[in-house]
Formats: sequence, C-alpha cells, structure tokens
Amino acid sequence: MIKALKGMKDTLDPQNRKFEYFIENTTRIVKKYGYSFIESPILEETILFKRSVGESSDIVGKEMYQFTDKGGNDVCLRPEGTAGIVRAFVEAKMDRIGGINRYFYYGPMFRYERPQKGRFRQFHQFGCESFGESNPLEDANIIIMIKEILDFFGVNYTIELNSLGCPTCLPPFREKLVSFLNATEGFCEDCLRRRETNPIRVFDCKNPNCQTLLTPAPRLNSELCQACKSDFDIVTKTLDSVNINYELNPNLVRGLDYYSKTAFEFVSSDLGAQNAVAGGGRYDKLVEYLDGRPTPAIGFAIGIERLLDMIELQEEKREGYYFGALCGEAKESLFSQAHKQLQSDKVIHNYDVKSLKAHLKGADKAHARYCAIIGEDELKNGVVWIKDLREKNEELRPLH
RNA sequence: GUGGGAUUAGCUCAGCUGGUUAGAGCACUGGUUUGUGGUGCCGGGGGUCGCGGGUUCGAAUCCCGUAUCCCACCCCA
Repeated sequence: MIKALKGMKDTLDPQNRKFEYFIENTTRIVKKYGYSFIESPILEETILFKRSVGESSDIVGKEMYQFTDKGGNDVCLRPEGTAGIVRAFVEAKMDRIGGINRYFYYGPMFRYERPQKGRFRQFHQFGCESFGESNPLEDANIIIMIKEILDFFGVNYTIELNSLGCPTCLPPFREKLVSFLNATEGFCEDCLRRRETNPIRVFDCKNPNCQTLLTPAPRLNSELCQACKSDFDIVTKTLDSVNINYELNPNLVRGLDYYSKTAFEFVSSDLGAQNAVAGGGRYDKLVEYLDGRPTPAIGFAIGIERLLDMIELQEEKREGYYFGALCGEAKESLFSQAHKQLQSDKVIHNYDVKSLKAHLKGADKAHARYCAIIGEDELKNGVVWIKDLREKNEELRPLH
C-alpha cells in the first residue's frame, strides 16, 4: 500500500467538514474588515524566502523543501504565506498604485520538520496581509479581528504582545545584547547557538540557569526608540479601550526576520507543546527588501489544523432524500423520480433492491431527512411512499 | 537533527513466561413469520500479526535492522 509521506495528511471526513466550516466563517469575518481574496503559487524561487524570511531563521536554514526544477531553477515549496503575497503585491505594482490594500489567503505550507502534536510537514494557514497602513490602529484592528475569529469558534486562548523595535532601535539593542552574552559565562549550548543566529531568542530559553544569568541583561522594551514606543502604546491603549485582554511578553520573538514593531501570538493551553494558534506582526521593511517601494504592512496567519483541533463538530443535520426500491420492477420509476427530486433537493439514490427496513437503515445512515420508497404496491398505485425520518410521519405522493 | 512510546480485522484493543485452525467490542453486511430507521435477536464477510533479517523443531510472542505513527526537545501556525 502506498501511504502519504511522513507528516502529510489527507483531509477526509470529519476533518473536511471542519475545514469547510472554518474557511466559510473566517472568510465571512475578514471580508467585514475589508480583506479580499488573493492566491499566489505554492512553488516559488528559493531566493524569495531567503531574502524575506531570512537565512538565519530555522525555516530557511533547515526546514525548506528545496529542489532544482527541470529548467534548472532553484525553487521551494512555500514554508509560509507572507513572502509570496508580498512578491505578488510588488509584481502587480500595487506598491506604486498606492493606497491601502488588504488581502486574505489560505492554503498549504511546507516545512521539513519532525511531526508532533499540531505540527505537520504539510499544514494549512489562513492569513491576512494589510499593505499601506502605518497607523498602529491597524495593528490593534487586526488583533481585534483575530479575536473575533477565535471567539466565533469558541476556543480558549491568550494574546501575547511585544514590540520588536525597528531598524533604528533593534540593531543597537542586538549589539548590546550580544556583548552582554559574550561577557557572561555559563549559558547553555542552545543559547550559545542562539547568540549567533537569533540572539533575542535567548530570552525564551527554558533553562532556569540561563534565565538567572539573563536577569541583568538589557531588555528591548526599555531600549525602543521614541517612534516604536509611542506606536506600541497606541496599540495597547486601543486594545484596553475595547476591553481586550493581553499579556505583554518581552520574550516573544518571531522566528521570521522580516518582523518589526508590533508582534503578537495567540496561544492556547488546549494545544500541545505547539501552542500558537495564530501569530503575526508588522513588517514595514519587507516590501522594499523585495524590490518594492517602501510600504508599511502588517499581517498574521492562523494554523488551521491547530484551530480545528480545538473545535467541536456540530451534528450533521438531516437533509434531502434517500431513494430505494423494494423490487426490481420499481427501479425504473424510482430512478426517474429521484432524478426529478434532484432538481430541488439533495438526493442519495440506492440502486440495490432491499427490504424496507434495510432502506430505512440506509436513509438514516445517509443522514437523509426523507426516505422515498417504491415497491410493488406503490408501483401498482402510481405513487411513491415517503417517510419523514425526523418527524416520523409518512405520506404517499403521486409519481410524476 | 536528538530522545521516549507504539505498530495484531475498517476502528479501539486482548493475546500470560514462544506451542495446534489469532480473538473481543464497535463498525460493515444480511436475515429476523405480515413493508417501518437511528435503539432487540441471530448470522456473515474481513487479518501475509508494519516490513526485512536472525534465534528455534516451532515466532504475533525473543533479538537486530528499517519504515510509519504518537509525544517531547528544537522551532513555529
């Protein structure tokens, strides 16, 4: 038997029903906030992700499905959604047209990782990207929108918030931090590695010894430049004004290099170790990194599988008709009757001749509202027998 | 990439220290004196015991390898 590759899942019942339910309602909500559908290819040039997500990130460094295609191009299955959308945005010259453009997308992403709870090699994200709006009210509004989505599905979460600074205040801070790390002995191996790759991540270390050593370390939230600080204040004050609870997490570091200023994650204790159900932030420099005109932007993505893991499927409701014959002679009339019904209703047609009891069982299993039967008696009288499986009443309708 | 646990029917699992034709529940399917489901009763189909080696008279059972799944590290949605 040929099986799906490691970490890759087929979407069948009942997951498929959850998936449709999620897309339908999330789409409805984000459209209210002015987002419109966009789709970009799953396969992109490798350079796109190297320049946007960043070569120092784990995603680009070791998790990409990268290969050379038949034309000799260095290509990748997209590991995340934002880079492709920004490329599409710049390629369509939307940066030159200007204005405010908001897009949503959903689809598969690929990362070559060891699978575990809530983590797959092919997984799905639903994301939004807002271009052209630098006002931090947009940051707050996006967080409010995500909250509306998660609340609609009734999941538990907490919002974690941080400011990552900008090209004015982050690099000096990073240098300060690295000198501090260099001057301090006793950090664990992971932290020494982080010092080289992504120094801010040391704050995330779970090793209690490292946490102790970090006590006197410089902190970004007290090193933010005036602009970053005042923007972040607006975000938090706006959230306060609409009574949204959040936690300031100075250790929140996003794994993608393009983020700046506002960064947030929606985490849930109902998930496993992979507890982020949604995450995102501002990326004001990314459009120009990808050869566009400077355009402020902010976006986020929801991990669809992680969200679906937390939602309950509502019971499938009875709908439509089930058609069955009690004798071979009835088959022809039954088929034509079913065909006519199909013009206005969902119809499941069973082709086998079976007992009434067997057909009723079949109708029940098919979640049909009505069970329509033709047997010898009905054929003789030119009628079809119909039972309403929910109301438990029966009627005879003339064949037509 | 590093650990730990698992792998027997479609699903959840039982199968003791290796010993005759590998079991259960659920699911599926059919019947159940008259044409009434989701909820009675009886029957039926379905398994090269993940795969490959090895030990043995004999392996689902012991050993080695390997694949996949689950969980965690790491990282992130």
